[in-house]
Amino acid sequence: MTGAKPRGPKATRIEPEKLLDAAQAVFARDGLQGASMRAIAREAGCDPALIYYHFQHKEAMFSALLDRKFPAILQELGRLSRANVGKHAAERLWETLGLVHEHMALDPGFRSLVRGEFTRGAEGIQEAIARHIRPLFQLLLAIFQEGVARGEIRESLVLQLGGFFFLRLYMEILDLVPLMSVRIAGIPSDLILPLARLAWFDLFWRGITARPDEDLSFLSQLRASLREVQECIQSAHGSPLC
Amino acid sequence: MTGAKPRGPKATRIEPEKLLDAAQAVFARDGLQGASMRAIAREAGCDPALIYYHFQHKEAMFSALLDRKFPAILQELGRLSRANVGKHAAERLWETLGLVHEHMALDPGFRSLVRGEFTRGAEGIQEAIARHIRPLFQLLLAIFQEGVARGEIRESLVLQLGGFFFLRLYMEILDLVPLMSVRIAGIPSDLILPLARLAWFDLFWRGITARPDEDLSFLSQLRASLREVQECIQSAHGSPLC
DNA sequence: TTACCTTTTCAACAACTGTTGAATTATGGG
DNA sequence: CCCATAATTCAACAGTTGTTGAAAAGGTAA
Repeated sequence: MTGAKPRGPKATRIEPEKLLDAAQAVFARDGLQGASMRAIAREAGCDPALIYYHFQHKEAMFSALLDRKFPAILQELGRLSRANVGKHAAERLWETLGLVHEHMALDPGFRSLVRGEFTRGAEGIQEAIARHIRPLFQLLLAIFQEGVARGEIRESLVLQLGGFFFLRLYMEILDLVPLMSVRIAGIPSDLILPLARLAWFDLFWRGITARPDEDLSFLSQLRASLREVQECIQSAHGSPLC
Repeated sequence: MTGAKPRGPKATRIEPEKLLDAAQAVFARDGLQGASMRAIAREAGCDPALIYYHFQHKEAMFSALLDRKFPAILQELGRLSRANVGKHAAERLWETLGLVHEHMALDPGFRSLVRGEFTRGAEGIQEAIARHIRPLFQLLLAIFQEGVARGEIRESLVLQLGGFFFLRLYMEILDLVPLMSVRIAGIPSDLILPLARLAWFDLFWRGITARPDEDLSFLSQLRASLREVQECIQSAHGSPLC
């Protein structure tokens, strides 16, 4: 018996940004395929037709989401990269990881969305994603190259793969470690994630360094603070996380 | 004008296995969500209703797919693991990677299906997947533990994460490296995959070994055969793969 | 033949999908 | 006050979805 809503402008206008927020939330839950315009509209508190007033179609919303997120990351990454020229490659990589972590860690929906559409999506969408990622990896390549030139990174590393191994595989860790932690090992996920991050960096850096015995002093404090977490997990649960 | 097909049993019965093949093919293309029962039926050459004669619903088909694939992998992995007790951990891991590669490399649909449902799927489905994966990682854990005991693997490795880092991240490489190779670097994907496999193992092993300077002679032949591929790629394309 | 069991298809259900054209209201400018 | 424009909703289109109950055809046994 609620009757029809009044048409025309609302008291507070529904900004396109708000529609994007809603879209991201729903995409996150259901994927680009599974998300329905009606669900997005419900999330945003408006009629589905309003979405078409601001966006051409569903795919256009997805593109808009990319355009909103990537430039910010890229800009900060570029600034960081320029500021750190000359520093030890390990430290540059660690800081890069931290920055990407900040942008992506709390955004599982965005991560799974991008990954899903890159692997399964239509030609045009894959290309759109690639366009956004490319400059990001170019920055990483520069770090690797400088590291090799300074003798900090082993020459036999396949440089074309380094960036992918480092960042995309870290995204995979963010996506799956918490899930696996709960489902497979029964460990609460918030304990494991900081540990996983350090473990990943350790593994990766040991994997690419030219001087395996050199220890990274800038990590020693973090390492100490995580040691007891690690022992706690190791002692309390026998089963492998995955 | 073809008219209705005759009802009743066909000349050659449609086995449930054939329905599963069809389901896997369609799931691979469209995901569990996107795949329609009608599409699966079309692929199998029968009516959608026939599927419901053999399976309860769509999810049941998915479960049946898991039950068909995982036990085979696990069995071979167990045999391999028992046969190799006492060998160097690096060699054991390399062979494990090879075995999993054999089962999974040519099955992108299955990989993406399992990963997708594990991250996005319903509670029950996640649990079903976890049940299949758990023993697999238990085998890996044993290898790591033996490696640590023999002083081949560094003690500071977080054992709970080792198996996940090793295998799941390799799956991620199988999924994304070919795509990235084409889309981002413009390199033909069939060149890059064997190289990526060796590079990943190199990185991982260097990341976990306790003796970084020890070189792995069992890989030297493969390494030599890939060197020229690598140089070809490195010289022809400046851009990072990703 | 008759009866039964197994396999297969048909036809329909209700729900949901992306999208659009028209209708409606509020706001601000002249 | 009138009018144009911006913002919002309604109602519908044509299509697809997972699923089901009933009907039909073949084989087999009595």
